[in-house]
Amino acid sequence: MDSIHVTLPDGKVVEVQRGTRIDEITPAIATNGNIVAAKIDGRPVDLSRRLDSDCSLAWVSIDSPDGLDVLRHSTAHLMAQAVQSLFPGTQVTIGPTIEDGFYYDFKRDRSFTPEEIEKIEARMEEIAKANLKVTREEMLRSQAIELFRRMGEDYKVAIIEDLPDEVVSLYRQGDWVDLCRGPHVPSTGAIKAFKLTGVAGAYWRGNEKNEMLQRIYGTAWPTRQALKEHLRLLEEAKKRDHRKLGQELGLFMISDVVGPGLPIWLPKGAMVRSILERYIVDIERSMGYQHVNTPQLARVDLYKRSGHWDHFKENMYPPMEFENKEELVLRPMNCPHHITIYKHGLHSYRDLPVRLAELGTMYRYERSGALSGLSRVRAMTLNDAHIFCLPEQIQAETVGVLRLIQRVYRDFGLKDYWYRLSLRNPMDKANFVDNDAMWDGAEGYLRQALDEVGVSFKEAVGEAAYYGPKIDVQLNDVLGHSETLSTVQLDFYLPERFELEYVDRDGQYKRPVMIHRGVISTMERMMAFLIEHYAGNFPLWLAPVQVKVVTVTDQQLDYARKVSAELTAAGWRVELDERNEKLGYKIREAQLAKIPYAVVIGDKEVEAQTVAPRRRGGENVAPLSVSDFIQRLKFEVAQERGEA
RNA sequence: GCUGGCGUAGCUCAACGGUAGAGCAGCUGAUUUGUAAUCAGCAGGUUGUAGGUUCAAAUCCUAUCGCCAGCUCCA
Repeated sequence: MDSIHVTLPDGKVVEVQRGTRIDEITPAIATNGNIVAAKIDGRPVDLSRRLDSDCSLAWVSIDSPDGLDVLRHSTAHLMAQAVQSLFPGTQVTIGPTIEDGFYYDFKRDRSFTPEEIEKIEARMEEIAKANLKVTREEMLRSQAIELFRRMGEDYKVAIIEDLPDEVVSLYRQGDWVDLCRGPHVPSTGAIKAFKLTGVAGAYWRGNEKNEMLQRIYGTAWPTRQALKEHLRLLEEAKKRDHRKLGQELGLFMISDVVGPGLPIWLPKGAMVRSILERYIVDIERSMGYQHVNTPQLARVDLYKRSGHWDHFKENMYPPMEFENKEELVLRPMNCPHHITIYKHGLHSYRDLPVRLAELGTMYRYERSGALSGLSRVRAMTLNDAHIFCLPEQIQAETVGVLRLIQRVYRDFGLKDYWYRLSLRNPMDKANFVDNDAMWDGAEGYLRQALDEVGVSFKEAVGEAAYYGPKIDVQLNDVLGHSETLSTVQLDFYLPERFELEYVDRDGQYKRPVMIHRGVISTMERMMAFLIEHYAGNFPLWLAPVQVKVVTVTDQQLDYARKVSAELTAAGWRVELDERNEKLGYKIREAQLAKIPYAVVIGDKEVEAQTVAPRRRGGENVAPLSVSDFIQRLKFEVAQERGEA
């Protein structure tokens, strides 16, 4: 009589007694190592969960996203158990899963040494092998607090005290227990392939004012092969690291004599950069932007008026003071300068939109620990523009920017990106301008623009700039992490602060709206991204050296010089290898330098007045005349740029 | 900024208390070579910097600068 109906994953409905455990209904799955958890009406639970009402069940297999999450969470527990058994007195705090893995934060006086990490790994293997049952129990909040207090787990106590629930769940494996929502694998034996990947300090609750905890990162996979494959991918990604390739290919350097975070562009890197600059400036001009140039210093009052001094001061270099008390700062942003240009003259509504663009160099103070290669620097040149427009032009202008972004991404072959609509956090009045009507309106315009372009987007609360909402275009990097490349920000605030005006059709002075936008980010970050995106193999149109001319012996040097001069005169970036080395050696160097074409010249080519191109990678092209080769190069560039 | 790891020749690395070494790159010479490394010789260093311990320091200790992985922050 006290029975319930359970719909099984295969659609069958069974009638079982209330309180039956999931793994009792279909004993087969209990022994199937591939199933690590179940879902009751879509909610993940342990396989040992008792069913108390009609429901439908689904299995969570270890290689599904949910299953991996369970596995990694359980591995975090496994690690915490190992740590506490090896190092008594260490307190546990939190141990969530993250992309591809997990971490657990511990409170311990000293940090973990590499040797200790090895010991922890070994102990984890032992516990996994012992195949301890993982059991769940529920407990009143107050009891749990009492329990963890007795255990000396102050952080767990603090966590439970913040939980709203009256009943909390605990998980036990062997003599070890942790507060956790679950679900977990049925027993530690389900954990078969893991590796601890790093130690780091981390602040309790992510706040740098709190004490520092010791974090251990790890990764876990259903099989050893999957783990191996993951570690191999990490190695692959390392080879594409722009810092490594930048050094190998002679693109840029950072000198601790000049200063950290202040990149120095070497000739080859500067070549790529200037191609990028020319490319983006040309496109912007064709789309109605006017390029300007403004100085990198300004009176501090300019930034006081803009509000940056209040909101951005910790990222600004302190003012330089002179005898006459004039204070100058290195600019951290270009907008006030562009605003100044706008204010230089009267604007009719007929003039709008005014689109001012600049490759503006600016300086931001970054904490030393934040610096990283070209992607996080202290001096950077932004592909910046400010659109001053009528309120009714916002949507069209935003759409225009989005289309520009799409066009540029196509040219770089970027496909793996997504849009993020970054909104204010209405609760956070301190970090966002306090004007709900302004925000609501602005957020609406951006949504409409995204809809008009017809792209899907994710909303992110609290990610807006302090003066307005924005659309960020997020790219996935080599490791799958997303980073902002392009951004479109709506701003009603600076026009107000600077009392920007235009004369409307009715003769009244009115406020324009500002759109801040960046398409290819900063030259530094774009370069970092492209190096990794192409793994250093720049397409022909971007390659710092496009053609390397190599001869079989030095007998062909005269002709090779002529070929090289002809290509150079036609505008191609060419290097001639005049060294007395064997052909294979010179080919090898051209390949390692990732030059798109090596052009081979031997007696046959001199005789026939041709060149024998070899593409980067090894593909040989049948010998052809220099002018035919140039046609081929032109065609290839046109293809890359979507013009052929 | 914080936690941990690491700084040796231009590059990649060895030496881990007892006279700093290799490969590649560079230079010189020989070789005249057909699609990813021809051979030989030469040269190259106050071991990031500054102190300290020691008969003796690249090696141990302290400070400092920088790099790396995270935390925090972000274009």
